[in-house]
Amino acid sequence: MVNESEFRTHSQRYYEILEKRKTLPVWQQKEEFLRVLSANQTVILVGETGSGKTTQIPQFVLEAFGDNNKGITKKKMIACTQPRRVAAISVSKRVAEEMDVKIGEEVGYTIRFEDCSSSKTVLKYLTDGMLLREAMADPLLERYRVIILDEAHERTLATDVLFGFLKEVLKNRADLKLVVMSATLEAEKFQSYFSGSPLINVPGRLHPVEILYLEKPQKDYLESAIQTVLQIHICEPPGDVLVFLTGEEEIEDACSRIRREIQNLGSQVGPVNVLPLYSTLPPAMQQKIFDPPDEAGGRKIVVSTNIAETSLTIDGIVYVIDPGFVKQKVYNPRVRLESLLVSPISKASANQRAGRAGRTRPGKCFRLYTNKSFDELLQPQTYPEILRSNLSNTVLTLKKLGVDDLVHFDFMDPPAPETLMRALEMLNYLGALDDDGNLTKLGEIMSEFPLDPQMSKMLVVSPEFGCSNEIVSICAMLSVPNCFVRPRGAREAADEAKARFAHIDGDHLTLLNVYHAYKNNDEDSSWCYQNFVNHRLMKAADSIRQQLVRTMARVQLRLCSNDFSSRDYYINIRKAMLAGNFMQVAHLERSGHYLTVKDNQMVQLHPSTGLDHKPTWVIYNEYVLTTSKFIRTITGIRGEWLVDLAAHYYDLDNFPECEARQALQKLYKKQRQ
DNA sequence: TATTCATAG
Repeated sequence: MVNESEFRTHSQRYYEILEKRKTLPVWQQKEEFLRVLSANQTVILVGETGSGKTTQIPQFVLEAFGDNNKGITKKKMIACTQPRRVAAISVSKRVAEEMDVKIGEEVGYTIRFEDCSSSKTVLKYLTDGMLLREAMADPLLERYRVIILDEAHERTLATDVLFGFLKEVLKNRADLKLVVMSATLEAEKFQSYFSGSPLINVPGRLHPVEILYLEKPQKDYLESAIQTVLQIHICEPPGDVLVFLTGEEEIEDACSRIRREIQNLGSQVGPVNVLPLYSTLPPAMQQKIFDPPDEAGGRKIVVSTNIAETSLTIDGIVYVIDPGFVKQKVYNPRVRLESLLVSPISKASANQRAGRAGRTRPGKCFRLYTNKSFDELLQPQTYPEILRSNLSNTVLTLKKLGVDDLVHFDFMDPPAPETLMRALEMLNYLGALDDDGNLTKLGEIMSEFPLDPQMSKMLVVSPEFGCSNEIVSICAMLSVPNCFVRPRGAREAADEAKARFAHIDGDHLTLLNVYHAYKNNDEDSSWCYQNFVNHRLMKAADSIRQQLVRTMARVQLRLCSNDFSSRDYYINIRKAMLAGNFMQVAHLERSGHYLTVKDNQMVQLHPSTGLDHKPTWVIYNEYVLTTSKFIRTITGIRGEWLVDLAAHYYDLDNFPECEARQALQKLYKKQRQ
């Protein structure tokens, strides 16, 4: 048979790139890899940074296992997952260039909001979350011939679910192959999980990084980090510096202190360019880390969160300062509390950070802890996300994927039983699962939405309250980070601007006001700027809203609004929200504190709330621990609605003794009259 | 009475 591609003339550039590709370490193992993959259903490939695995392996797979049929049946594709959208896009573009094809044709990508693939596509990069979505509609993933899970060591929630799910699919599809690719990983753990699948090691290509430890433990990592920056700037040869800190405020503080201290040193030292880096920083500011050195030729000092550990790679970094801490999410299923805790990093994370110093030439990593603490105190790997999260949405996804027995589902790291129980309990109360734990019709519809179950529930019931237009806007606004900007130096003005949007009954309605105002002002970016509203996030909320509206049409949910001048306009919106959030209610005690219902946690209204009074009953979107236990994004509701709309949850036979219970008793009595 | 690590759908 004639291979069509042999008759195509490639551009000169194609051959130039090909020669470069052949020098990548992973090419040394091309034959071995393909031989092993032919003989096995699953292969594990460990490749360090710089091995070329993300761009080359999918092309090798395509060459050997690509579908050459002439279109009688639809071609089966090769999929390669990435934890992040930007990576899926940039890698697929690179590969399209290497293959001399137009992006979206033979090589494409699919992420939320953007499907850049076509009937011609044979190699597709997509986010791990997107593959999971596809699986919900195509449970055997029949459109794929080979699935490559890349960056598996990151252990994202979606990748972990795909592990267990794909193991099942492989049993039912002898023709499907799986390649698991990872950087440093617990090779044995992966191998034993995938029942002894063969493992191939690919060397990376990094410059050596000298690791320096402290002699004695330091007391104040921030102080120590700043001093180390100054030392490097004074004593070390040119080369940019990357400092890992834990959060926005800490980073901004550190940046001003570093600038000040270096200014104090005067002309005895060279100029510096100190740059903060964190996810909520506007993209234009983030881009500055990639700017070439300015005319003064100052040393670049980037002070970053963990975003620079995996998501953003800055070339030219020669010195890394690693204080050894990270801010991480932790979930306590007992009281359903999410918190952000500053905790020690893992050894894997420390090594990843160090590697950031050796991308362009040999570098140095200053670890602000002792060699002994590294050896003895740091755990080998970061706790996977699945062990640190509320799993109600994940459980709904698994049920939709057809996993009936969650307790025996083959998780690589099984979550705490209580976390699963909490998730099942919530889904049962929401009506997404019946008492036997089976997906209901309602649950089926809820699972179609890219939202947490409480939100999909309120969206699904909203037409019954005549306000689905408003609820879908609120869901969209809740799906993006806080849209209110509060710049240093203009805090009062920002707070005043925000107060103008405030709705007396609560923050959800304030978000609705902002959304409406944004639309009424033609989505204008200067309007946003003047009103201290983040335009980028408003655009994001708007595209999420469009996506939700498309899904609503698909599952035949009506879009409707009540008469705005009606007294009940906001009441119906609040009731619809309660129908999804009746498990997130707090009651104002006589002491003046709020207590969460059933869990009896004493909480404060988050300072960001626009409420100027304390309603007796409130629903909240999140319960978080930062400097104190807070409930965030709060709207007042009426107690009567609890007994009317959520009697199955507010069942007094099953309710701890407390002030809320007494209040509910009165409400039930009144209801019967 | 005092405020958000990262990421995905």
